[in-house]
Amino acid sequence: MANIREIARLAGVSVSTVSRVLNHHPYVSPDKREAVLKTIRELDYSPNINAVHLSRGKTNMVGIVLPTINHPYFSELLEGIAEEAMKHNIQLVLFQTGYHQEKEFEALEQLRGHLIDGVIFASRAIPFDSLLKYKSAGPMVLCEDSDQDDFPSISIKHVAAFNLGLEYLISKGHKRIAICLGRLEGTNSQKRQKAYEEKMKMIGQKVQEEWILGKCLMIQDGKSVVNRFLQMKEKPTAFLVGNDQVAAGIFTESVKQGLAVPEDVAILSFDNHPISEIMGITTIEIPTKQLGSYAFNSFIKRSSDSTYAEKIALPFTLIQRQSV
Amino acid sequence: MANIREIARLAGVSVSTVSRVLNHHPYVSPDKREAVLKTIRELDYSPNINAVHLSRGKTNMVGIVLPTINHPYFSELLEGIAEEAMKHNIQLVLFQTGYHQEKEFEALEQLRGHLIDGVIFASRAIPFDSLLKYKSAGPMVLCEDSDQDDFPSISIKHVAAFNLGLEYLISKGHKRIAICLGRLEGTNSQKRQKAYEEKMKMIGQKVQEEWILGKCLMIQDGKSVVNRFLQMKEKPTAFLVGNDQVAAGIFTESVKQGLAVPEDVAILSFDNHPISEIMGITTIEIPTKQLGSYAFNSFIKRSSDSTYAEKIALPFTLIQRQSV
DNA sequence: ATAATTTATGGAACGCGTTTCAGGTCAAGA
DNA sequence: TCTTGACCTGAAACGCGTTCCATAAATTAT
Repeated sequence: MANIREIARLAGVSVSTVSRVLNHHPYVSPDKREAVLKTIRELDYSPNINAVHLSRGKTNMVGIVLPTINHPYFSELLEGIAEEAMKHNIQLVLFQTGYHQEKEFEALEQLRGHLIDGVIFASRAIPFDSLLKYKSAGPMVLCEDSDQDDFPSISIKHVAAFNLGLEYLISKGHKRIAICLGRLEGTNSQKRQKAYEEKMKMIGQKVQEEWILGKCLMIQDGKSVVNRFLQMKEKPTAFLVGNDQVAAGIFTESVKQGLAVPEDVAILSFDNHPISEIMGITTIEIPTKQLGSYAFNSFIKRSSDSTYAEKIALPFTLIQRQSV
Repeated sequence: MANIREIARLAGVSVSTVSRVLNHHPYVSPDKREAVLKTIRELDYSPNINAVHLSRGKTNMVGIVLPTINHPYFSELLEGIAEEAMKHNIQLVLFQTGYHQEKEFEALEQLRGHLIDGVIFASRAIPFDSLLKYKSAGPMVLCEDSDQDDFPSISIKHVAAFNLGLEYLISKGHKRIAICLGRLEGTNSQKRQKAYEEKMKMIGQKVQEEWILGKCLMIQDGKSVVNRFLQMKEKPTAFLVGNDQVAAGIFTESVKQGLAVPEDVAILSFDNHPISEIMGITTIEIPTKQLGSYAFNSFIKRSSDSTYAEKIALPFTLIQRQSV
């Protein structure tokens, strides 16, 4: 295919002039501009973007690191990012990690290699130290409730939100509370678990080990939660659930098993995704999509100011419905 | 940052040799290889990927065109693509279009500009003719039930699946059937609508205009469907619903409004996503994720054989549950 | 022992657009 | 009239890795 030199030759101008036309520089006389455009049209030319990227030293692409796309939380977050990216004319390159560290490192290597201008971590599995090593490679933004001053981060205060949930359940007379978390080994889950144990101690409630349920990520997982519930000797009266999907699963399966919600078992979850509204599940709203747009905007700020490292905590709200 | 020439200089070899080391070519003596690797380590060098892309003339990236990420159908499809892409070490660049044609053209322009090696259309809004113009720009795959021989395409036979749904409802004694579709103007919806009208005519059932409901995309839309249902003078006895999300919304809202499913209103939908299983909704399974992996594999085939244009139709299966 | 390979290595061209610099023209201000 | 600055244009260098070609040494085959 044609290149800029050929266009220049055929249009009878220099490559610089062609480049100027391509980039809408002023300082090109109308007749030369027209000649160039005509030649471009005739040859059906379009610039090689890799060459552009190489010489400009940037690509207007940013990498998005997330464990899985196929989960409402992440796809909503991603949508928030994508909408904002579109406004800035920036392309997204996906790094679906499945929580594997190598995949995250891959994204960082691509950053070092200038394939992407920066990285947004929708979730992170690699240690923070590793991140620091790439600090100079380009702007990075974290979507986590972290206590560091090296990178901008966006999140909600998970522990506070979790406590709000616990307190609300307690205020409704529940003491025997079980919790459903995602990956128990995750930092967030650890923090939540700790908050839970403290709160339970505070109200003088002994915690049963079987009340802490892990691997609750998707709607299907709600089913096994109910099954486990039915087997428990000491039954909790309420579930605090990490996300709406699982809560919806628990809700539906409970009803199917003849349990009344909230009478036999109360359910309180997080996110306020559409499913919770339609099912009338009491939930703590997390502005997931906003999280995404804020993350992207932080990325933009960080791009032009490499010392920008604001930590933004978005608000969460309890939404009372009928499941508690 | 350092480049390959500097590495060469410091390691006392030529750039070709450095390049060979980088690309694991044989024909490099162990001592030179070691010298190069040492220098690379010392300078913390990593190759500029844009330069690699430019000189190789390919990028190992493919563009994915989809209207929205935040919908189970598309995020599952995307996951199928992403998993397969990972195996082939290919990066995905997202083009979220919101059904806007310009965005699709943007993807095609990036293809022409060699930013991506190809494009997978998870959905398409631009006319087919436009697509043809880019045929030579690189491999493209369509996820649609189309009757063309220019590109590989993956889909299920939507009309047949729709007919299966209608026939099943009829076999269960329903004649007064309403349908819920997505964007009525879409090709798929048009085809389904036609199939519906024919089938109704065949069983001698007059079609009420208000039985054809559009804009049914997400779970929330189920609510308005029920509201509209309640207002209808001529009430249908069954709904054939374009996707599980909407069906779940209809189901839940119906129950909330005191309607019995399937006694007062039967529900049959498409997809067999987890939500339908947990809620016991009868559905026609669409192997969404497989659709994605097949699409990617077709892309790979098309990449090495530009005449490959197989049309693959994946099977669909009726899954009987309790909503009909 | 001689011809034919295989193995090693470097030089230079290539892919292609951007940008800097230098040189020139022309009109407005002093 | 002279200066200054805006406007226009092209040559050449730059960003950087890949790859083809040529050369030479070391093996292997005959």
